[in-house]
Amino acid sequence: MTNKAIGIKDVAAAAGVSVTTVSHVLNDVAYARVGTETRERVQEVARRLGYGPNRLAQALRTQRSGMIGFISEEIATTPHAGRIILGAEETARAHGYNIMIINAASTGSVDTREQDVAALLDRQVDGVLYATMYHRKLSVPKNLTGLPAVLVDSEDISQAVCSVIPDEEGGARAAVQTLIDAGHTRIGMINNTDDVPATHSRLTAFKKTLADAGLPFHPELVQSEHSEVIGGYEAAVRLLSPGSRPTAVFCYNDRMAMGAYRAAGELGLHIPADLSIVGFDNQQLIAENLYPGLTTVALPHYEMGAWATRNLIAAIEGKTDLTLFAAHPTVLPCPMVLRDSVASPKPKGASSRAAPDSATRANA
Amino acid sequence: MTNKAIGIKDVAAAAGVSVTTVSHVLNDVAYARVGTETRERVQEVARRLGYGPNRLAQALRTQRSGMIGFISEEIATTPHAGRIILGAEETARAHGYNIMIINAASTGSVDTREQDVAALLDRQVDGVLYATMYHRKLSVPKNLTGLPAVLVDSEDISQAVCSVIPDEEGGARAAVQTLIDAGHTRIGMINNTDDVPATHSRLTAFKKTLADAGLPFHPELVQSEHSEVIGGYEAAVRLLSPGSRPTAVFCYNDRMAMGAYRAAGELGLHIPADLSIVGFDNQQLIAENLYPGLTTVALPHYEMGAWATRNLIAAIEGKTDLTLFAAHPTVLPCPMVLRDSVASPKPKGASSRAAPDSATRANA
DNA sequence: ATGAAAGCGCTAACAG
DNA sequence: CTGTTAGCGCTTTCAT
Repeated sequence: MTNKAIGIKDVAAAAGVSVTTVSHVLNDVAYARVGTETRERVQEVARRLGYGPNRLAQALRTQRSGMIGFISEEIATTPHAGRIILGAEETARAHGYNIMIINAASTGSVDTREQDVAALLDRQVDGVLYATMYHRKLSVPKNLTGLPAVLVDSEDISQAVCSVIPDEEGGARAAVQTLIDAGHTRIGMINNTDDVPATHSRLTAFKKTLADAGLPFHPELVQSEHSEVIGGYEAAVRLLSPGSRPTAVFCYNDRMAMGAYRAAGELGLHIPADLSIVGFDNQQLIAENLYPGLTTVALPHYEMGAWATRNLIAAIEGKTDLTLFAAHPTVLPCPMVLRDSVASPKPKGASSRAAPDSATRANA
Repeated sequence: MTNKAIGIKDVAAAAGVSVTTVSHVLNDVAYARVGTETRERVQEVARRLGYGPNRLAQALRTQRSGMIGFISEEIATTPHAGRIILGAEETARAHGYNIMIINAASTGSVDTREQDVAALLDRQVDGVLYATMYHRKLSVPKNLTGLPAVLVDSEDISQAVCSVIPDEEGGARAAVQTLIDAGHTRIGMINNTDDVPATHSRLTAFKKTLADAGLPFHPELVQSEHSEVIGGYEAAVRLLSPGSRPTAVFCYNDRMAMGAYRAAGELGLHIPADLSIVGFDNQQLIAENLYPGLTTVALPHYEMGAWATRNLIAAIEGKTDLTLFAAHPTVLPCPMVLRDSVASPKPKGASSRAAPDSATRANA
């Protein structure tokens, strides 16, 4: 391919032994025994010549490529995808595997997705990772079943393939509990309108956590909108309009929280003094840079990528049977990331007015 | 590897011909001539059996793997990296190649980076793409030279390897020109403090554009800080403190612009009425979601990934000599992305005061 | 117009 | 303890 022309036989020749011996010492095979002196000589020669095995030839011979196919929907759309890839790549490499990446347009048809898998199969990948850009249920291409595969951040509708997803509900409960622990009793929620698992589980968790704390659930305190900044802004405007506004709000995601920050700012509400906010996703760019820093729930992207890869490899190597996991997705925890957007509510009756605060803050 | 056990010889047997014939028709080789009827039969059988070539075997035989190694520093850190990968992947696939990805810790030593390249070489990649997470100069691992390779978003110090980078200066000039065209004459700049190419070229462009427009350069109107939101905030506070503040500011990047937005808000300055802002990078999450939307300059990540891949493949296939490009990096344009943060300056003397504005905005 | 056979670089029986 | 040899699935001369 390049200057890298030295193969096993060059090493053999230079060391004055057969290729078998070279192969044996380089892979230090258990059975075949080689003299210590020969072994060292071979190793030394291999190093000196800069020998590197041709993984293609190895793969062809051993029927194992050491390659893992990674299909990702819209690689670029979200920084989250990068974390999954990173988790997968690092784990793979630690086990001597490499990642072959394929982008699947999220708009692609079933046929297209089957072709994506087929392309990977032609490459003789040992297994495939299929990642979606947000948690949802999908029907996997049928050529995916029957080979080692794991879904990352999504579930197989037919429950035939193993998958790993975030613990939406646990994360949401922790988020709401954080607010309750700070002393809030009148808590609002800004939710998404899309029919995805997260929308439902986060709302469920919200209600449950309130109930467990003996707090009443007020339907008018949950406002739903499109899950973007603008939607968060609009929902927040409704939620925070004068009247009996909540003292804290749990947002569907960090983007919506960003919208809530703006609404709060326009209403002259200080965060966290007048209003506590918690988000979801821990999108660095937003959560870290909002002022004050946003307390939120992290999605375990890296961990999902790592878990998926670890188990995929175990399956490839026959140490695990993935079908055992297929019936129920593995759920990974979503840790809280505490920053500065949560505080105790102000003493009753001391509600704040708009304009003066903005001016005050400006002097900061 | 899987159920995909059908190979060329199965097709041959089923079609009643030799493997040679099958190979010939499936690759429709120019020289060898095959009967039309035979040809069709072979194709039909191959399709029916669901034959797919074993790319590993092909690669071993032809000494061409059809794989491109992609080394990326900190894949996950920035959404930008995703765009480069996407550009590379789509281009590669369109040409029948696939991408094998490797993550290089940006903290890695030279040795480590050489090992990354070596890992790819063991896999017999036909060429390698080396991407950094921001534009800079670097010394490439020495086993990278001598094989088809292109640097994405960085330059080789020794000018031995081909590279593609963004047109920092052109982008910055367009940004400043946008401000000038809107009628601004007193323009500030919030710059980065890191010693990277962008810091210098954006400042240079700033000065030049001012000069070309016959506008004076006021050193006190450029404030530098760490290139994050907080740095942008601090620089903006200095720049906008009462006195002869600028009516517009050009920010090193969108994150710093985000900080400037906050500073402006605290000072009761409306964007764009009281202050126009333009950023750089077009980080969707920020630029699109700030209020008002940030006018900024887009970095051509996708395009760089695509260009690099296109040329790498041309080189692999002997259609181009990359060394011809090595001496000077190829520069791709950075298009302006117009949103709502730029307007004409207010008529002279009508400078605004702090507090009242905040209250006003709250009623919006 | 089609087929036999060699061989890409490597591993793993099987012999010595 | 070490070497011979037969493939892995495919392409490609070279024969026919």
